[in-house]
Amino acid sequence: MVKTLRVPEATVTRLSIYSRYLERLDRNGVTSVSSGEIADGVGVSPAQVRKDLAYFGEFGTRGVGYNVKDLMRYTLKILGLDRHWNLVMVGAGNLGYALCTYKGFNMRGFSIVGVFDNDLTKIGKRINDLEVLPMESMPDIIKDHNVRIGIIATPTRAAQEVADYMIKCGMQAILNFAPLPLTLPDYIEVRNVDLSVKLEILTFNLGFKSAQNV
Amino acid sequence: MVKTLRVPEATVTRLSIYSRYLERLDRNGVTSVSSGEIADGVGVSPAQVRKDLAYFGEFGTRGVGYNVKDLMRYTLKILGLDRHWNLVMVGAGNLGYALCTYKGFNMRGFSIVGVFDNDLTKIGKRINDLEVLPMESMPDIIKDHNVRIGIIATPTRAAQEVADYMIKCGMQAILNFAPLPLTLPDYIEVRNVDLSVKLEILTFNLGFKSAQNV
DNA sequence: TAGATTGTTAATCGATTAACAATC
DNA sequence: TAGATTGTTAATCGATTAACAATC
Repeated sequence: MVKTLRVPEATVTRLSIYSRYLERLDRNGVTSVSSGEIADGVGVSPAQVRKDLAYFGEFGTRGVGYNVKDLMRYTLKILGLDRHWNLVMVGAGNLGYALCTYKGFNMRGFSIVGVFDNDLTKIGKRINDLEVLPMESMPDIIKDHNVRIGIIATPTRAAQEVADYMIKCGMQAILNFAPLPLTLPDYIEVRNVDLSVKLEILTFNLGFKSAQNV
Repeated sequence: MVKTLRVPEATVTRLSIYSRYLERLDRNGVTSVSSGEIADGVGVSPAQVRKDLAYFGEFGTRGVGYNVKDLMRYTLKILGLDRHWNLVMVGAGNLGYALCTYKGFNMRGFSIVGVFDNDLTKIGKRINDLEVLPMESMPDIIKDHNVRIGIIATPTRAAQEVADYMIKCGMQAILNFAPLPLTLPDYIEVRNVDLSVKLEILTFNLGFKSAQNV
């Protein structure tokens, strides 16, 4: 890296959204795009788009704009998506099943290569071409498939223990779907996907509008 | 409301997390808590906790801290969760199924009272005690159950059309699980839950660490 | 060339943190 | 009272926006 200015997480989040928008433009045969068009497409300001990109280099041509395919590839590369990522998941309930079959992951270069559960009624079941395995099988799968990221899709009460076990197995990053703040070492990357927080932002905002017939 | 200082969305997000943490403390029989303990529990600073609460009033006692049950109720009330919310959902695929059976929603006072799909192979199927209905049934269900919020769990290509239809049916807020920025009128509250953005933040961060054996 | 759009700097805005008086 | 912790103000930090020179 030439310049290592600290990149805001909000910028990385938007980059992910830009890159998906660029993929869509590319699929639709669009070859050139301006910061203003990207901004309109994803709902931010043109200055924001240019500022975000400026953290990583100069990708456009003044007076012209950006080449869609090039910028798409740059953004993917920045996000680390110019390669394939294997994942393991713990929790073979309905959410785990949905995540395993979620096309959005594959489209971005992610593959879930192992699903684990400690529930004997779930072990052995198949999800797509995967068999649900007991927790003890995790180390082997991780080694075989060079996995660095784990997904937690268990009930809340199991999440912390599962996270600890994942780290013991060598995971470097965790995506947690359980609505519980995990306590983990600093060197582990963790992000939470909370399914109901956004819903509560909606109810908060609706609360200030006419309550209709409550 | 006495004072109407604009509340940052980050504050509302944390409030949702505090309130769940307080519910947990309450279940565990804890009756009193300080801003520092809440901060430790959810991973923010004590000043942050106090500042967030200060937008809405004075809930603690100097020198003592907060009463868990009281603060829990206050936070729930602020979020609009002192009442029950009925929801409708479009999309009866794996994700829709997982969301319908997700306990986390019920625990916060949400009920999905209608699931819709335009896929004839899905219509008529049962999810818990709900039957998947054709889109045309949405207006009636919404009227019968006083629904104001809709969830989109469809494939990406259908999301915009579904959102437009929901608004036509009178929805005031939308929780969108499709990875696509929706274009909607300003008076509609929309929030996106993007299942892979957080994953890409992880790969971005891992990209700066030793790439191991790529 | 004239018009358009980038890359970047400076200005603004907003959120977080630190500090401390108030007070239990 | 002494110790603890809130509520709140001021200071700091960081992110967004505006503006414009560079340049295609």
